[in-house]
Amino acid sequence: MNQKLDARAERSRKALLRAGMELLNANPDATLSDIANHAGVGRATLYRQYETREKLVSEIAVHCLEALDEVTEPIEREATSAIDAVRLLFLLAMPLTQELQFLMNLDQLAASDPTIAAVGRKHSTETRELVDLGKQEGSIDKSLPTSWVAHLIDGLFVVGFMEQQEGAFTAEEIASFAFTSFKSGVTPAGGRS
Amino acid sequence: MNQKLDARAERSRKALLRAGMELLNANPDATLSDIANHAGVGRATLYRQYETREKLVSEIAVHCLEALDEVTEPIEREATSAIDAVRLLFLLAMPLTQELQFLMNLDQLAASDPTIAAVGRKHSTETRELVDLGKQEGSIDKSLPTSWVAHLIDGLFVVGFMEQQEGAFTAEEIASFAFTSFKSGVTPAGGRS
DNA sequence: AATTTATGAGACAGACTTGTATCATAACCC
DNA sequence: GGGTTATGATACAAGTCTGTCTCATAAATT
Repeated sequence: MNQKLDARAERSRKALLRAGMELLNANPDATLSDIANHAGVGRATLYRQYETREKLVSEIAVHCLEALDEVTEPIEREATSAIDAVRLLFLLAMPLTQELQFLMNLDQLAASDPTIAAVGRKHSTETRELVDLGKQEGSIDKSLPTSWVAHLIDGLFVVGFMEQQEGAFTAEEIASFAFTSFKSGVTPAGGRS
Repeated sequence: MNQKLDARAERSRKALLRAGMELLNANPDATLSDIANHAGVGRATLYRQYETREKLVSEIAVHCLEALDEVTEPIEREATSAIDAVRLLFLLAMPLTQELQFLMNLDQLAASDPTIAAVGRKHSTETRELVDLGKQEGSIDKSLPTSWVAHLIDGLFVVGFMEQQEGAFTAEEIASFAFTSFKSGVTPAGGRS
């Protein structure tokens, strides 16, 4: 899409993007020196590829959004219902730990950026529409506010991050836990209260 | 507990604690000047009451833990079962939004502090014991890993924070949503899949 | 009311971070 | 292989934050 880049420049950009995502997730105060080091390039190169700190953060965000869109693209086609769409969402997006975590912390990193706020609102709207659809289908309890259920979906990704950090389960397994918890909570299957 | 403090000093300390908690929650990069301003005291006073930035963060953390312990103290006495303890936990602790949020972000603010890591492990252990008890009682699905359910409890507080920020519901209502989601997920009561 | 004590305002040094610029070197493109 | 282009290292200016110190003032203690 961009005019053919020098192979070195391309490598640098990718390494910086990854390093930035990882380091800023672990520590939002990470220095540009830290990021350059972690990416294995000089600090000057970082500035050549990304004019300012804000630009870097912004381009990382774009990369995360693209990765997320790409991975969730099949949902619309394949989901058989709203609740099935949620299942697929967990299954397909849970592996993108770093990307999702970055997007969720974006407001802390770039509180003032209007573009980022807009993206957040769009995501929020889409999720709420999905939840409302689930309510119409009868698969989601109408006595739970739509905003709560939407936040619950986001929150289950956060729970997924926490669980993945312990490393005992694959992303796929964790997606399954998330969907089970979403749909039926922690009550044993077929159980009464 | 501390030797009788001058009334002004007491006021300053309390104001700084609140301001620090609120500002650092909203923006972990908040400056000590910001905090002093928000507390309505001079920056020099902040340094007189809390020797360094780390000390301030650490004392805020202690305050948050004390507040949490105080509020959850009745649970042991009043809970009729493990799952009921979870219900009470949501009900009693959900109002402490600021305090809980601060404790959850502590690792980002003080990644290196060993005391804080120890507190985190203790909390983690206690929660897991509660979950295991719930499994024995039959109220928690044994096919869900204990670590997942423990993280789910923490995560539901995060969902609670998100929901409280929209301001449409009281902490009590949100605690009820959290418990419903925890126990039964989003499936309508009495519903089949 | 007199004395003790905390405060606010301000100046100050040191450390760190961001962003810019330069230059010799090494990697890439053709 | 030869010319082009990105790179690493380094130095630099400007800005910010932390932490210390001083002094006149206001508030609390007795």
